[in-house]
Amino acid sequence: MDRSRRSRPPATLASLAAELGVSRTTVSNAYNRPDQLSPQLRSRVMEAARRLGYPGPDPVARSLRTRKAGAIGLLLGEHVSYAFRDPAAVAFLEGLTLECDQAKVGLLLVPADTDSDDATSVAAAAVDGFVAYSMSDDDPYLATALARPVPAVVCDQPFTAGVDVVGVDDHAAAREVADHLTGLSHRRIGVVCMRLGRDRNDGPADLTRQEAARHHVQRHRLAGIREGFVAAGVSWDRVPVVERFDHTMEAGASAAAEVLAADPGVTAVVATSDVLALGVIAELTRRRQRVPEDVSVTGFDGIRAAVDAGVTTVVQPFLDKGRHAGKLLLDPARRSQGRRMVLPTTFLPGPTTAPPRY
Amino acid sequence: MDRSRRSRPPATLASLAAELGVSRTTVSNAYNRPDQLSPQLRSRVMEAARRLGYPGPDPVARSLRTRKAGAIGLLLGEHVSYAFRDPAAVAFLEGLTLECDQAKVGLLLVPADTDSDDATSVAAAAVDGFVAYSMSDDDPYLATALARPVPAVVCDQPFTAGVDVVGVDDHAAAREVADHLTGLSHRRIGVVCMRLGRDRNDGPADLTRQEAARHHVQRHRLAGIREGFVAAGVSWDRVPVVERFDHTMEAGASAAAEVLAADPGVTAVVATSDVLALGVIAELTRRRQRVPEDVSVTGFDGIRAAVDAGVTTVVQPFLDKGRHAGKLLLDPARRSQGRRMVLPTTFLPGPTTAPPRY
DNA sequence: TTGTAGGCGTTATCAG
DNA sequence: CTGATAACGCCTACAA
Repeated sequence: MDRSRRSRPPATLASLAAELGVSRTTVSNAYNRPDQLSPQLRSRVMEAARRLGYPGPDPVARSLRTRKAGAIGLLLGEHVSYAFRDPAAVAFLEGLTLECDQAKVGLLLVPADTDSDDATSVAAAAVDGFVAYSMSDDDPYLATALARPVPAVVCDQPFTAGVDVVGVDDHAAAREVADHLTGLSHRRIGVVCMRLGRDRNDGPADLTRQEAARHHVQRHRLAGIREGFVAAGVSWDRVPVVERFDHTMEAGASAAAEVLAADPGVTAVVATSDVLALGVIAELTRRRQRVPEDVSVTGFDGIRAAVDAGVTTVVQPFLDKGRHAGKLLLDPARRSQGRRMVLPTTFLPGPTTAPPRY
Repeated sequence: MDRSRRSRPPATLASLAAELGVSRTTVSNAYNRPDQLSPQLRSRVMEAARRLGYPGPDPVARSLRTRKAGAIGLLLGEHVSYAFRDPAAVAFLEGLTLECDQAKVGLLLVPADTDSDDATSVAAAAVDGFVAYSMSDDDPYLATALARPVPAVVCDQPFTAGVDVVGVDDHAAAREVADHLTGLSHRRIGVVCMRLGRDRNDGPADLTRQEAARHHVQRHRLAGIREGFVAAGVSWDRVPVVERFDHTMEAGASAAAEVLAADPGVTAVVATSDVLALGVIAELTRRRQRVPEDVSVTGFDGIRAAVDAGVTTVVQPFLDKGRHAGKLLLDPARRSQGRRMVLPTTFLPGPTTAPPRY
């Protein structure tokens, strides 16, 4: 059985109809409305289809006609492959695909290029809607998606008119982390955070940059942390805040080194994600600094590896985020766009935090 | 900025052209071949587009015309969400998307339903090719995909004419595991395997079923294990082989219980996957049986959790599988279909295997 | 139960 | 540099 690479032009609905001496409607019905024609005629059609190697109605042409793609698109502020390296994204995807499966809708992972603003892949995506996951406010891919005449729901993003939003209260959750630390009497800390904008800035982030961060989530987490420490009398401009573009343990480790260089006397390092926190701990361990005896460390997200490692963190319901995003987008009664859904988080203290030594 | 929900029919290339008093070609060129028209005319077009809320060329219509979808489809023999629960699949996906990103091609996760043969979602997928990952030989989704006039590459699947294949030598690798165990003097064993067909059969799998397994990978692993033990003089029909439809640790645990019930004297349990092996170990531990002192356990795949737990296993290059699948499918010079690519595996002995006690 | 015919929105081709 | 024309393959009132 060779993949019917005949020289003859590929069969179409029309050619099949011609061959059989029936109308296109009949052939179309044979596929889409089997009950609209006699079983015998139908099987004659199907038989001829097999004989001519007609693979059934062209999905694209059908899509053009019906105005439905049968798929939704997912936008990540990153290369798609990154999503499979990040436990949080994987959990989100699981939740989202749970809904897609149920609705029998495909999920298109839209290719992206971190250092290009060419969003043609978004404009070219044949989808009935978009889910944007954790993107920068000013991401051109996001803008392109929102400009398309299809519904969208964004996660971990600020409110945008006419778009559904799902997220958590990052500010409040981060504040809890800060309060936990100040309650433990920490007053001299360092912060390690994820990228604050689309530009690569591996190094210190001053207050201006912190507040102008285009990454909604990071901005709020930083604000929550600051609020907590300032409330405890800490002067924020003496707190080293180190930013990393890549979200990896290695990045967390090198950022920790940078924090320590800026202030060797910190008693705690606050990381705005678990992955970074794990890197911080690795670096501390490498330097023979004990956690939490010498330095306390906190994370954020509640990914499996961090929880297993006992990191003090904030647990986020990633899977539910995905599910809700899917539900909102796939909801057949899609009126009332602009819905806002804030999911609960859980502060989870662990053995990586303790009172400072002195 | 409300999402331009004007009552007026949505703008199209044609309406825009009419509005401007130019031809459709010109508008089309403004988007696709900016160099083909004067900068001023182009900006006039773009300005009018913005004014009328024209979102740019419709991707579906463009696709119909150009005969390119800009995406490839991924078929899993499972609900899509399952892929995000299985570390092996996640790694495969990372590899595949690495290639997709590079080629700027989207990846469509085609929805599937384990207990329905309705493959319309495959027929309806607007893609330029398919990757089938670890499916049953007789999966209707696979058949439907292969019937479509687009290239395909299958992973962990037997040869099919005209289709590229990437996989590993499951038989040889499994034989290595068996030889390791027989070398340790194990002669009384039990086997826990994944689903052998699309029908749910949670229970013993006799030789007929083992050999008729429609899941290529499982069939070969079982054959390799059998070959090794038979070569050591073990009579295979006395070896309990327990099958599980779900691929979870819980399934592995319950299968272990079933193996133990069938033959309480086994000195080793061979699992055809790490996930199952981890479940086996959990069950053994629950029963206060020590691994490997009382019972040895082996897995297959080399997923992170198993390697960390010291499971004796076979490490497969999942990420590379994905990459190669992507490369083969996306290869611009797509001649010579029917390529076969066998990736290397590494046998990794760990502390879950030791000689039997007596 | 079957057929007719218009149009979905775009791009390739070729002429001016 | 711009425009007219002809598909691309299909769906779906509507008519018979």
